[in-house]
Amino acid sequence: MLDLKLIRSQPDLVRSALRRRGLSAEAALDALLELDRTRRDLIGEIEAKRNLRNAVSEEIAQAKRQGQDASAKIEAMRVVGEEIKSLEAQLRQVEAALEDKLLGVPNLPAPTAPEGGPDDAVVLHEWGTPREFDFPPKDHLELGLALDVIDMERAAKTSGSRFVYLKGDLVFLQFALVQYALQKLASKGFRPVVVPVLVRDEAMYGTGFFPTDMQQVYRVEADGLNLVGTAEVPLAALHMDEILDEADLPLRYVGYSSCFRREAGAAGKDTRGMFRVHQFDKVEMFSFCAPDKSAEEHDFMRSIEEEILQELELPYRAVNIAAGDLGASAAKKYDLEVWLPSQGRYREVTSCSNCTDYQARRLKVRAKGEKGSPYLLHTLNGTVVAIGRTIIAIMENYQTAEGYIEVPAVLRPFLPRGKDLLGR
RNA sequence: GGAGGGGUGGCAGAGUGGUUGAAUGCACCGGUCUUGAAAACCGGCAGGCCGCAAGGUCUCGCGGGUUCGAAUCCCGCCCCCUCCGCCA
Repeated sequence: MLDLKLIRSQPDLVRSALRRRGLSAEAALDALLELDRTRRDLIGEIEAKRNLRNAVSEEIAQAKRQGQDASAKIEAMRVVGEEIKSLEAQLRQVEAALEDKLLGVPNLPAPTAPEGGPDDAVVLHEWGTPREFDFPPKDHLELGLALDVIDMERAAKTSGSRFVYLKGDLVFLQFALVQYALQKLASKGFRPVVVPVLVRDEAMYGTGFFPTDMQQVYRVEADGLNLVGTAEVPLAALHMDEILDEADLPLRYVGYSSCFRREAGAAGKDTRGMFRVHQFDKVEMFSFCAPDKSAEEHDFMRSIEEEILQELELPYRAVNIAAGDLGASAAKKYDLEVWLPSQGRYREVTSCSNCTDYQARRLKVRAKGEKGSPYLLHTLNGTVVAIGRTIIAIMENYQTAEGYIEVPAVLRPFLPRGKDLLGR
């Protein structure tokens, strides 16, 4: 959520920033400003009347204590009370409308987010060299089927398309990745958390997934809960409505969870294999930090993501996502894209966003120092390991001529002893 | 799921219709005293909104309602606790 005061005081700045997202927000902003004006007028009127009522009520109390008659004042205040009630009803309507509009406005892109849309991400750098194969490389599905470690046909029977059974050695690989990632992040000061994956609407609105991305979310209607698409949601909501101690910043967490996405609108996209599925597991990092430190924190998080891909020895490139391709909450986003031999191109494996104060304002996450008043924090989230996609990358990049999968050296300590070749 | 109890400031805990945004204690911050510390004493100590400001206004889980006036009464929701049931 944007700061209403900013919209009020610098509407043109907001307008042009939103235009960088490819939104013509003219109408919405005009409506917003109009509602804001009405709201403040109403508040002025209401408070004046409440002030009168409070003062006269005090006089009534005095009079009653002294056994005097106060019926004229009571009658007058009955009328004032009704006026207040009617104005309050108007105010509620105006505020609901304002809230509704405001919730739909995305964050302002950072000046350092490139111009353009989905195709305009700027490549920051590449790392590693795609492997030269002396045999025709297979894709992860072909490898997985042959080894009977990926089973999507039976998953379709059980759950429908875009679900997967991981079996055998891939399960060991999954938990090796998780364990490796958690230990690395813990050593960098991120506190491990296993999060709830069903959350209330508040958490979805608070993180900015509602209302914009509602169609992406599985909803459990009977209980009014939502399955999260990322641990970012419960991690961000962890300190909802809290005022944190400035001395504890930055507050860093690493969460592990299953993630659920409906992938509505992705029909026909990435249909082969488990690149895009409805359910996957992910290790996610999250940071609450001081507003003046978030750019630095963002780069720090990206450096962790890069360190992991480098240790896994997976060729990748880092991109800076263009303003028009940012999620609603993000002001700036870096993606790391890993090389997939079967596709001959780089594909997204991690994503790291600086949401500035957009989520914090909705969730009311603030901090306070020894002196001064509370202020909104900045929130950042980043993928540590998207298990499914990382498994794909390992399978394809580490495949042998016989169709087995070599285990990246850094993961070996986390797999059963001696298991250096998966599938055999 | 059933029955009962409860949600007040960082914590504990008063308060059942009229200066109670809230006693008291603890914690915390500043000061006096002290060689230093402790103790004692004095002072401070939750936020939101409107406003240039002065100030006003709102908030005692959340949202409605009754009333001239609600932390206190009524309704709905959320959460916590105890017992029973169920259960990985």
